[in-house]
Amino acid sequence: MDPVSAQNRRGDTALKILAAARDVFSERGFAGTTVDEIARRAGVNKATLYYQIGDKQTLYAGVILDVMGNAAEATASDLQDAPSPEEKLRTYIRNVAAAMDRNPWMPPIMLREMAAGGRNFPEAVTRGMAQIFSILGGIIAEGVRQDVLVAAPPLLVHLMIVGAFAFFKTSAPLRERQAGAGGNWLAGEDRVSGAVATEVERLVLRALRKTPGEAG
Amino acid sequence: MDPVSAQNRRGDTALKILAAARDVFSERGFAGTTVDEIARRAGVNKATLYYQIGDKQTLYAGVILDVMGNAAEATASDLQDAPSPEEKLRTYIRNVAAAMDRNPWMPPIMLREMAAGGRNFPEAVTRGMAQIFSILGGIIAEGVRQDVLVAAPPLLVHLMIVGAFAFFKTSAPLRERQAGAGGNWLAGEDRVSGAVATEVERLVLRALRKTPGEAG
DNA sequence: GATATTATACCAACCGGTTAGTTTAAACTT
DNA sequence: AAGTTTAAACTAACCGGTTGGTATAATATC
Repeated sequence: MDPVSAQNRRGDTALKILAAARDVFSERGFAGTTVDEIARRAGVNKATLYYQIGDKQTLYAGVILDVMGNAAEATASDLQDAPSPEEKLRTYIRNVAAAMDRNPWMPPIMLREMAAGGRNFPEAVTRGMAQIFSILGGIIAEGVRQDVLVAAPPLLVHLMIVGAFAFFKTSAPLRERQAGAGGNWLAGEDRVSGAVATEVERLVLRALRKTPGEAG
Repeated sequence: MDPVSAQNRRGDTALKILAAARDVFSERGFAGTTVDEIARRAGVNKATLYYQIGDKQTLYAGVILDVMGNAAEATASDLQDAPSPEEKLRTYIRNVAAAMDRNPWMPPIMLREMAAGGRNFPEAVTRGMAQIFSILGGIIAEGVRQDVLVAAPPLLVHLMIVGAFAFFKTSAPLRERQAGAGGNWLAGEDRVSGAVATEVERLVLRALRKTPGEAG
């Protein structure tokens, strides 16, 4: 085989392992995952896994960074294209939704890591979170200056948005199970970009938009 | 010892075990928890644990039911005392917040179970959830009829509320860690009843309240 | 150009420690 | 006497990590 293909094949193995690890960790969490299962799904011997990447902890750290590391950039993208604070807020929400649809491993991993107090988040991830709040805070502040939004703590606004999306995504099996038993469980919906994001947009904008005649 | 005390002490052992299990499971999740650790924390021999309750799975089911089983009643309490749909909504939100403060095991266990797709929830728990949405749906519908609220899917509204509270509670260590690095992380806050609930109330009511002159 | 050497990638089998769960015999309680 | 608890040992299975070794191809040596 020529050098280029050889090069490709080398990288492929590590990527296959990381992809399998991402799958299994997001399904079962760190403690519930066995290294053997990851190796099995990657179609690779366990020793190869250790040769290519390292121990379980290292593998997990790689997955966390891969899954949670781009949150800030994803959330901030297209933001400056939006003309008004309202439009920026809409874009922000749509970006969060799109990130979760594009990256379905994020919600379960995020939920489990939050359950653990976020103690396993590498510094790059927490820095990204801080950036996100800072961006949202900027949007709200700009809206307040322009007299179109009311003040609100960005942390809570963000938690409401992310909480709704993350819970919605992970509740898909639950909603499916309950679909027959009455109530509008929005069964069959697994994406949040679309109807769900539109509704969250509407609610958040109603919450933050300054109504005409409202005191400054 | 008299019969009553005897009765008490017998029940006490099982309760001690369940309390320890609740602690450990909520800290480490199902897979991350060892039965020996539960027995150790309960101050009880492992054989006693198996004698009193049963295997790890049974123990976990008991904890889930204990921690998540009263959500519906807790959320619905005091609701009929509220005069208006707006007040009912406020009570609803305050009750969710109070339930999480009173029951600090709920957020981590809920997050982890949602991460697992809610597949371990006993039927009583999912029934309770359905009841909650039905209650919230009733409040909103009443508000719409009285022309004071706008329509919104109760599922999403609930997920926003619960998501914000649950994330806020579990993020306490993270917020503590980030407190020095700038940004308003609301560090030092571990309760959601109070300032956090008040803010969420405000946001949700802004989102759902029909503004004067708004089309029906 | 044939032969050794090295580097890289991979694997089957194994090892040591952990964990869920059981058993037994004795003690304590009512 | 019946029910409850304990200490301690034990097992079978599991799991993270390692070892010893193979295959391949590129590089160096003669």
